[in-house]
Amino acid sequence: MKFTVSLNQNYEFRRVYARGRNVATPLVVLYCRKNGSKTNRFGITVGTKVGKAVYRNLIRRRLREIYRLNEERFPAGWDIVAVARTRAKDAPYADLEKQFLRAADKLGLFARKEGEQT
RNA sequence: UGAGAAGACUGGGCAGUCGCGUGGACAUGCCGAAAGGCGGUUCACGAGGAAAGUCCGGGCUGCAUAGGGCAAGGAUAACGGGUAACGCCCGCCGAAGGCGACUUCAGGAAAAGUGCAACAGAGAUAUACCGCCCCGCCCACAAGGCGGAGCAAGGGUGGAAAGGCGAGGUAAGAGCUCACCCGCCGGCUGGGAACUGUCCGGCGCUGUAAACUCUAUCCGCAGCAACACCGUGGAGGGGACAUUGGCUUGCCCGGCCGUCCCCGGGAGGUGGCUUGAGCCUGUCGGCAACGGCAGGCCUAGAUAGAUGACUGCUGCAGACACGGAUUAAAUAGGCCGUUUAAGUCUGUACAGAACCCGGCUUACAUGGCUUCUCACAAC
Repeated sequence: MKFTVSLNQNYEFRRVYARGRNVATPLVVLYCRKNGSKTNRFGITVGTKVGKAVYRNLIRRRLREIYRLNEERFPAGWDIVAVARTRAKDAPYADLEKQFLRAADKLGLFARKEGEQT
């Protein structure tokens, strides 16, 4: 795999939240921002509000799996952060995958429209 | 067969495709001057009974070794044992509950002191409302009334009224005295002890300590974001002081430091990190908790945090449908079965290691097991 999980919550995550674009779906919110390098970096946030540790781990694994299986479709050079919302706890895998991909598409990540960014 | 009691377990399985963490082995690809970094193939291992709550007890680590006294604070509370230790466990005593198996326990002291005890009641460690009795006066005595002295038996109130009951005693009464009973304390007996009793002596005391308190025992503080090392950044500022100042929970003694305190800035990595009061088997001791001995085993170490996604078959439970046997019949109920004439649907919990152990508490679908009790039937 060609991505690196972001490490520093202070400046990496907050930079993506503050300066990146986002698209919200009922289950997941996606943030993205160009990072200037040749590799992608992917981060997942599941807050305590979503559920207990078992459910938070399950959502994190599913989101990582969704990204892994669709990695080929993403262009290189982006920081991407997925934030799970409360309703993701009871959602099946198929719904999570559908909404994740729709959000990524809305962000323009799949359509080769690399010209515009904030 | 029915209704229960206790204990110890289980915590779905198999296969395939893609994927993750740690360790070993094997090859060597890329980057780099080097140190080194990033990879490849393969094998092994990879969450729980509670990993949870973070409530107790420890190990470990640091705090300028935290020593003595006084005060304050916290915890525990019958007794004996187990343990590294405990507020845990086992045994046992007592009390309460249950026909019983058994369960529960906020089980030291109220005779050191203080406080509180609503309402009712005259009175709540202290009383006199009704009442009982005696004397004096009014009245011819009595009844009745007034005044004085004595009493606490009876009535009434209350959860509780100063042990209970009988006899003696007395003007009337009272443990005032005596017998029996009850309770408390001490001695003696039995027991390792709590405790016990056809024993002896003394006493008769309201309850509440989950009110303060007293007694006994224990407790220095903080926690792996501890702490050590290597790095990065860097910038320092303000305050207190040398007859002192600061630290050691408050005070005193004692001890320690030349600096101490506050604010601000900063990037992370490695170690700690898993061999431990460890697990399994056998045997011996013990009622048991547990301990001794012998043999075997190595069993997660992540750090935005490794177990996931999808598929097939299947186990278990329930519902529906169908078939079969039983029956005179069956539409009920129970029994057997459903890849062979065909199954369908639903459910499968609680919950994710984060330094490590011993406990406690709480959550939990399903499944069966062992021992025991009571009732009914049979013998």
